[in-house]
Amino acid sequence: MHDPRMIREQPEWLRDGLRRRGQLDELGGTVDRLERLDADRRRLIHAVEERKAARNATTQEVARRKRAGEPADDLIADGRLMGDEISAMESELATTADELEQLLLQLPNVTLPEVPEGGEEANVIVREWGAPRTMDAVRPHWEVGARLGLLDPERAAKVSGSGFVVYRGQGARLVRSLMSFFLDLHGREHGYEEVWVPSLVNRATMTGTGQLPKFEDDAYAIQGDDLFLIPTAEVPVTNLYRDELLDVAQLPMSFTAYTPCFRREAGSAGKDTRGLLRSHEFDKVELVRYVEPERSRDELETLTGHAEVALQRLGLPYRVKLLAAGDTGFSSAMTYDLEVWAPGVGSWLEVSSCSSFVDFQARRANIRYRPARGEKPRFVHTLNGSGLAFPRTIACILEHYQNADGSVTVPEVLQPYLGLARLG
RNA sequence: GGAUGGGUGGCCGAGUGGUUUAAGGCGCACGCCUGGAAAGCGUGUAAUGGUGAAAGCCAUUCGAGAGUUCGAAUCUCUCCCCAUCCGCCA
Repeated sequence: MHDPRMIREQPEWLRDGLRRRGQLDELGGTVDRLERLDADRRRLIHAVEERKAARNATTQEVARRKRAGEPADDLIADGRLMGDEISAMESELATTADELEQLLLQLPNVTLPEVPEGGEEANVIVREWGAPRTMDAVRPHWEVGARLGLLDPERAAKVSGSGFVVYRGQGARLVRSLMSFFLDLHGREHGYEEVWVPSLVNRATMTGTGQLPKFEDDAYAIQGDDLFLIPTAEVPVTNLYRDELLDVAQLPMSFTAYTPCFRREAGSAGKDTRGLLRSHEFDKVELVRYVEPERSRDELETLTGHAEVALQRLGLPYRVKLLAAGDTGFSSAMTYDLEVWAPGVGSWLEVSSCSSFVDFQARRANIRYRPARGEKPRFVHTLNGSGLAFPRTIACILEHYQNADGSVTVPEVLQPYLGLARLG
C-alpha cells in the first residue's frame, strides 16, 4: 500500500510507475479518482474537526456550569445540534475514506528506477553461473523419479488429487536433506535466525503481506475458522513484527524458515504441471529481512547472493534475471528470479524469487522503527527470497546429475545429509 | 467445547460519566550532585490525522464495531483476541 499523502504530493510518480508496469490504461482512472477522494476527504476532515472543537468547548462550559450550580440547558441544546451535524459529516467522511482505502489497496508498488519498463520480454539476464548441461540423453525428472521409485504420482492423486506429490524412500529423504542443508547454510553461515512458524494464519496476517484482499481466490481458506494456509513463509515471518515499533539497534533482522507452501493456482491449471514443476503444496526454505530504508537496495543484493550460494553449493547452473516492471509482483519494487537449467525438461526453472518491497508491506503490516531517540517512527523496508524452493531444485538435481545408467549422483554437499552418494 | 479473568502509551500499570487535557512506575534523554561513576534528586519523554514556512494550534486514538449522552477509557449491545483451569488430544 502506498502513503495516502503521495497521492497529492507525487501523483505523477505514481502514474509513471503504473505506465512502466503497462497498467496505466487499466489503473490511471483509479489515480484520478484517488486525487478527487483525497481532496474530498481533507475538506470533510477540516469541517468535522471544526465542529468537534466547537462542541468540545461547549461541553467544557457545561461541565463548568454544572459544577458552579448554574443552568446549562441552552448549551446542552446547542451541543445536541452540533452532535447531529457531526454525525452527518462523519458518515460522509467514513464513506469517502473507505472508498479511498479500497482503491489504494488495488494499486501495485512502484518499481525502482533501474527496473526496466515493459513486460516479461524486457526482463534482463544480469549474470549466469555454471555450464548448462546439454539435453542429449537426459530424461526428464518425472521419468527418473518413476524409475528410481522416488515419486508416486498415482497415489498422490488418489489421496489428494492432481497437483500433489508423494515422495518415497530416497526421494523422501532427499526432501529432508534439502531442508537441513538450506537451514544450516542460511542459519549458521549467513547469520539468519532460524524460526519455525505456523502454516495457518489469520486474516490480518494475510492482509499484512498483501495476499488479501486482492488475491483471496489464490489462497486455501479453512472452513469455519477464518484461517488460511500460507502460500509462503514470507507471510507468517514478515508478520512476526506486525504492529510493532522496533529499536534501530535491532536492525537489520533476518530470519530463515522452512514451511510447506499452499497455492490453489487458480487460473494456471494445466500449465507446466508435469512432475515437480507446479503443485498445490510444496516445500521451501525462505529468507526474510527487515532493514533500514537507506540500506534496502544493497540488502537485496545481499539476500539474492545468499540464495545463489545455495545453488553454487549444489553445483547447479543458474542465471539471475532482473524482472521488468510489468513482470514484477504486485507488492515488489524490484525482483531477481533465480532460474536453474533443467536439461531434461529443456527449460530454465524458477527456484527463487528475491524481492525488495521497500515500505509497501511494512505500511500494510505497520512495522516501524525509531531511527533515533526523539525522532518520528519510520516504516522499515522488508525483503524476502526463496532459499530455495524444493521441488524444482529436486527436478534439476535429478536431471543435471543424471548418469547414463539412470542413476543420479548426489551433489557432494548433500551427501552427509542424505547418507548416500548415489540415488538408484 | 466449558468456566473464569483480561485487552490502556516503547514496556508495566492505575483509572466506573465532566480539572484524565490518560495517574504512577520502568526504560530513555538532559541537568544537579560526584575526583569519575553508581545511587539519589530535578526536568522532560505516545501515536496518527488535519493545518502551518516554523513554533504551534486543532482533532482522533484506551482490542474492533455499533448504541445511550450535551459529553464515554468509564454505561449498553455485538464481535475479535489473549491468559489460566477443566475436557479432548499429537
